[in-house]
Amino acid sequence: MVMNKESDAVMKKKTLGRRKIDMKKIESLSNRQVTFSKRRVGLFKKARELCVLTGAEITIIVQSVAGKRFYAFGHNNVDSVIDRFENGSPVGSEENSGKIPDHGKDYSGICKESETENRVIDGGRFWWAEEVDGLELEELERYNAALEELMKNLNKKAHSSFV
Amino acid sequence: MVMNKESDAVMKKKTLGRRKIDMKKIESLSNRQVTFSKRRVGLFKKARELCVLTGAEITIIVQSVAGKRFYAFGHNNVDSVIDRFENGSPVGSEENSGKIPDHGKDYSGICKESETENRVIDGGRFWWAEEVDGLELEELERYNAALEELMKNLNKKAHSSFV
DNA sequence: AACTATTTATAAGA
DNA sequence: TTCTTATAAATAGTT
Repeated sequence: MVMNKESDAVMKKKTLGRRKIDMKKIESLSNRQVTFSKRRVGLFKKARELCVLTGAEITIIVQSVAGKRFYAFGHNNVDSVIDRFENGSPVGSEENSGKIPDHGKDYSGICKESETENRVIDGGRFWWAEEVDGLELEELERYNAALEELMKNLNKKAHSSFV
Repeated sequence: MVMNKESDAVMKKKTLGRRKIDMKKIESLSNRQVTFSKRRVGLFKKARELCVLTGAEITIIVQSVAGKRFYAFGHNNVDSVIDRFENGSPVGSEENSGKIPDHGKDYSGICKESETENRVIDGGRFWWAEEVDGLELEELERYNAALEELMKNLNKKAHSSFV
């Protein structure tokens, strides 16, 4: 009797394929790291697609599992909002035109990915060490203060809901 | 001859199903808006899953298609990094333990979603108007300045690559 | 807002 | 880490 792969009812599958997982913290450190790597890339890809497809502007900051790495996704010109407001250059009507507006700078949805190796203190207790490659605590503090204030105000009048 | 749905070779499908699309700005405004809505929700869901599964900390700021809305994803306590650095409370070893570390504050990966209706000036030319519900231009400027500085420094020593 | 066929993401395993 | 494969999940077009 001839049996090929297709006809063999008891053929062993090469892999079990993707399986559903519980939506809770992954116990194994190595699995957690692998999942972080894969899903972080997936998240940035989704963000890039949303930028390109709709012209939305997106900024993402991700601090990794053990705080070893810091990933950022965004535009080259973070000042674009203010710049547009204060010095908005002429732009033709683009409603329904399908054209990406040109404000005289590079807002073409360029999405960079950056990584820095950090020094980690006290077994992963801190996300960042005193000084991270090119990143001073002082400016990190400034960033966090500004972001906190922004989000506080965003939440003030907005209706909130869990995703 | 009896024919049911399953055996009918010429059965009309209910829909064509999902179809592949070009990765470029969607021409139709309405389609663009629908895609933005769907994918923005999808992006935040992915972010939430990454938070929960790996313990990563994530901040996302999305400015919508026409700049009408502003969406934020993040933790309740944006100052956590600094707070941990300066006042890090004791925490037991959690390597491989599968437990989420407790630093004395609520860092449990809570992910809020916020929206504000804005006034839009000049046919979508500006992402925000002079004053957005509860959101002042001044603080937006502060946020952008801080973020720009942060990203500039992140990119300084880091190797960059397109996603 | 719902539906469904299809595309895309990804959990395990190698 | 990178590749494969089968399955889970997201979503484009339609209603």
